Amino acid sequence: MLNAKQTQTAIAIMGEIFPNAKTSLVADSPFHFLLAVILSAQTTDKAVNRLTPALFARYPQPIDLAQADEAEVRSLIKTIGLYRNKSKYLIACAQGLVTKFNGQVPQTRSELLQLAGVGQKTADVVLAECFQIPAIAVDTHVSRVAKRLAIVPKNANVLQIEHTLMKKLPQSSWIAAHHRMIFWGRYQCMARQPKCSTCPLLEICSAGKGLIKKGAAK
DNA sequence: ATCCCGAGGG
DNA sequence: CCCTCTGGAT
Repeated sequence: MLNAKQTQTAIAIMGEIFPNAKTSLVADSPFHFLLAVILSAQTTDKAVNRLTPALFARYPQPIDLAQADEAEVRSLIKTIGLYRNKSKYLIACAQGLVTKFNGQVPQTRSELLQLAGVGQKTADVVLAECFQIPAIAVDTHVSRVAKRLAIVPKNANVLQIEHTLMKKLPQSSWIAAHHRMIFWGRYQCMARQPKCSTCPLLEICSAGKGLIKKGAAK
């Protein structure tokens, strides 16, 4: 496993390659950003950004979405995966905002987790992006990158990954590290055919050489 | 552990 | 064709 210092070095190198890593989801308010993050589950941010302008215009505030017709919401998000579940989550989430939080997006993890469709990853992303509260959201990219680099064991679950990263990285770097690992996973260390042969982390990576040998990497 | 699920890339 | 995408609920 990489120790804390090695982990910080790896994150720093990611930052050299992707100095402008940040969220790609587009939203004009915490409420709308929360909706975008819920929609982004198992879906590319590009696909989410394509439909959110119409969705946000139709439902400007939580109260509007809380009273929405589910079929109409579904038709607005039908171009992304899991749209039936997500349309229910969006409405129930907005209802939760209205009834529990006076229509405001809460700023603590425990409160965010009370909302429909909001799990640990979504809560962490909202805390970090909307309120600058240090968090490390663990998604498919963070999970894959952390495992390949052996920052965490291969069998680690999401909670273990988050805690290990928080332990190995200074709190002041959590939010940036999250974005760097996302970009790393998206553009360098992709799930399929990662760019191992030209990767600046190849020497310290547990997975890279094996992936090249198997022909699974470029 | 299983289900949900369209669109884009290889 | 197959795999993957900033997961969450049951």
